[in-house]
Amino acid sequence: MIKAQRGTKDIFGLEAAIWQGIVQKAKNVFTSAGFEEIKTPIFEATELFSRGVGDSSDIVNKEMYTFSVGGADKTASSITLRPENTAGVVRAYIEHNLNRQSPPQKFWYFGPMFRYERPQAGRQRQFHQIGVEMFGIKEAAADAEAILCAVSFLKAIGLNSLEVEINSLGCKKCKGEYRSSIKEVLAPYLEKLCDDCKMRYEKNPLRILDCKNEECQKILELEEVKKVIYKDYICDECKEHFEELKKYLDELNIKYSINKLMVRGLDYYNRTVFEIKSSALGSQSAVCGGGRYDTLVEMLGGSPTPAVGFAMGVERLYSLIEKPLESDDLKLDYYIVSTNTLEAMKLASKLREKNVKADYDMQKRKFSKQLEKAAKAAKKAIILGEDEIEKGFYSVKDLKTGEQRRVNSFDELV
RNA sequence: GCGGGUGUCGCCAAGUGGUUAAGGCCUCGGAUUGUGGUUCCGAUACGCAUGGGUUCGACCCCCAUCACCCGCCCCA
Repeated sequence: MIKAQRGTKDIFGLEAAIWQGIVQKAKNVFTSAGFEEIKTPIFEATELFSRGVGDSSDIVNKEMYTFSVGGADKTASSITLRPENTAGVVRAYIEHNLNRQSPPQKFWYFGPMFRYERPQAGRQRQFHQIGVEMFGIKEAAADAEAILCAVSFLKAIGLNSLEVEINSLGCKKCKGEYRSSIKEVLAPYLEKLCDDCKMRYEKNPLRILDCKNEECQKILELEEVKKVIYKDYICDECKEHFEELKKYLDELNIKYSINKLMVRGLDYYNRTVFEIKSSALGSQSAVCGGGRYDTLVEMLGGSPTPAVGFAMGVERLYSLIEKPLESDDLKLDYYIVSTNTLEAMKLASKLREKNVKADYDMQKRKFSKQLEKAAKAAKKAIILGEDEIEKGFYSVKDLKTGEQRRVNSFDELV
């Protein structure tokens, strides 16, 4: 038997209906906040991610689905299934000169992402994200707006007790200075660091700070090292930006905590980063992660444009929300019980044109079997027997109450 | 990529070296050729994740593989 690939999942039935509800809510919440939907391709040039997400990130280093396409000829090029969607949206933003609309330019998206990781609870190789990206606003209001929208959406799907964590990474300038002072103090211990950290040392030394390796931890505990790590490195402008964000959140009554160790593994973030977590999720506790990325647009060839965004994992949202045992969405409005397949088919078609959910029996099954099926699949049954067809009326039976009444015109059905 | 656990029908499961692998739900058929959801009767694993091995004999023991779950790492 051919089975679904590791880390992928079929979604159907009630689960699909609940998913639909989540995405619908996202659409409502984000469009009413002025976000436009954007659908970008599922695969992009590999270079977009290595440059955009950053080649020191785990995502780019070991988790990408990368293919060489174009066959044996010299035009072969490398493409990658998107591991996240910010880079793709930024690419589209630049490619279509979306900066010519007046700022902010606000987009939301929903779709599958792909990362070659070991699957476990809350993590799959193909998973889905709902996210937003907002361009053109450097003020802290945009950071607050992003968090506000995320929280509003989570509230809309019934999740109101999640923990918001924020941090500031500083800007290019202060982050750069911090980086060099960390490299300087760690230089004598370089040989003792784990292999990952040796690589991080060159490419993104900040990530050494949250390495869980014992040897690395020991080095980070050294007095001289601690002194450098824990100094408040961000510059005055960044500090002010962060303070402003906190003030907005306070005024908006959004509860949050500050997590100085939250560094996040995507290279493009600067200044604000945030996560929204739930302790109910186990070790993959973040349902939402995001932050500011003021240099990404320029890095990918656009003009300098401040931006902020976030993404949420739909599978994780799904596992957190309260699920109904059954959904009326799955039920038909009418099941047509008839031994005359053609008449049933015609009636069903007329009802469907009016957006009434209707179905009928195609196997000429016995009357009682058809009614049994109706009771399972529909709210009401339309009985269309010889009598009804001949005299031109419908017998409509409410399958919950058992009441049956005579309906004389089609219009009364819809 | 590394540790630990699990794997019996569509779902939930009992079984544990020895004749035909319990049971429940769902599904299908019948009792009931125009009135269902209750009830009664019947059917459905040539098979116990997959592939090897040990044994007179294996769902049960051993090995490998795969998948899922729990951690690590990382992320949503």
